[in-house]
Amino acid sequence: MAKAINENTALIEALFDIFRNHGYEGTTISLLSEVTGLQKSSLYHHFPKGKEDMLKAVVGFVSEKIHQHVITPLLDEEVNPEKRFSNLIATITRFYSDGRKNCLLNVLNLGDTKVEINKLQNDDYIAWLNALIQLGKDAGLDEPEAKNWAERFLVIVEGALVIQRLTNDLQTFERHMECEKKLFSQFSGQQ
Amino acid sequence: MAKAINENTALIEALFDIFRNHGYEGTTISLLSEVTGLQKSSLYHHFPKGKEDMLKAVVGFVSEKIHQHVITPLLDEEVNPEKRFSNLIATITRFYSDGRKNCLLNVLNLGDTKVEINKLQNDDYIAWLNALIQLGKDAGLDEPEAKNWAERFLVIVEGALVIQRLTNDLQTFERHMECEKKLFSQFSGQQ
DNA sequence: GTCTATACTAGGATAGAC
DNA sequence: GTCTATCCTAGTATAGAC
Repeated sequence: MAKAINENTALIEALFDIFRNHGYEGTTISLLSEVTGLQKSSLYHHFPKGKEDMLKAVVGFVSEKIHQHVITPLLDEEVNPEKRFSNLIATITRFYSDGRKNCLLNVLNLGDTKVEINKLQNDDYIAWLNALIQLGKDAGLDEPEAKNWAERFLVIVEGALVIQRLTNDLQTFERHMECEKKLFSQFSGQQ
Repeated sequence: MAKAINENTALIEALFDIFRNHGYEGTTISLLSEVTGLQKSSLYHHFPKGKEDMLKAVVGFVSEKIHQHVITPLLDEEVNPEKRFSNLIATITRFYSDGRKNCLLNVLNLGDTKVEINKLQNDDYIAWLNALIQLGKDAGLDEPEAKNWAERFLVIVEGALVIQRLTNDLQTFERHMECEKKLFSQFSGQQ
């Protein structure tokens, strides 16, 4: 089972890369075929419902990644809060290639269609948000402060990616992450 | 000349609404035809190069709006900084329909194509950023502080729109704008 | 499980009447 | 300046051989 997943990892990663670059509507089967090296019909063999199935697989793949590399480490009480937070920033900086790669969340504009996928993404967002809230509390914030801070952090992550894409200033993302790190040390220091 | 613009305003606004809801690739001529009530060929009469021309017109239209309703008021020294900032927030809250409508910036994923449009958008962003920097300085910030604050504000606007779209929590945008207002009063108060 | 070949549909675009 | 009609291409999807 885990083996089956691994065998397809490279395929899913290729699909992921296209979707995050082109969005859902901008991604075509031909393009996916090109980049995976598989003929269209082979892709349909793996994903009978076509693009939608592929996106679902990608979103599931990303979800696993988030739980494994983001949420679990955020909740690891063995590590002190400040270290957990700087680890988080290192992880997402890698994940977004220093802000050069989009977040699926902001590139997918699915509206009312694809409700299922929306739900998956929202669940992951909530899980991430809750883990951050816990971290905030571990660092000495009270509940409402932690909630504000956590949401604001994710807002800044998404916003910085949008602005960096717009301006092509490759330091934008990093700059805002550094700023968040400083802010975090401030309130975790005065605990 | 100004009259010609006015005559087409309703048309452009309809196009704008579709593009910000569906993105560039997700927008089809048929859809634009439906929503404007014009046949496809009539749209081509107004915009010979099709979708790209339409988007260009929309971006130009938005650009005018930004200069008129955002940038000019931001630089109006007759009004005190705090009032200018709360006016700005009122304006963009209306413009984004309390966060229910997207920003073209974050929904347009044009990559390396449509360089011209990218440039237009980037120019508007820079103009807006500079006006905010000026406001920050008028409120007592020094140059680097004002730069950080201005960029961060725009990051939060874009990020809050992304997160609100994701979660469907209609208060997200408003919450973050309120938070920014408080922050602004803090540093403009201690001037 | 991958391929070639093919069918179908929707989206983009134009001609020409009124 | 808007319409009907039509065309072409690109995108989606399937059949069936290997």
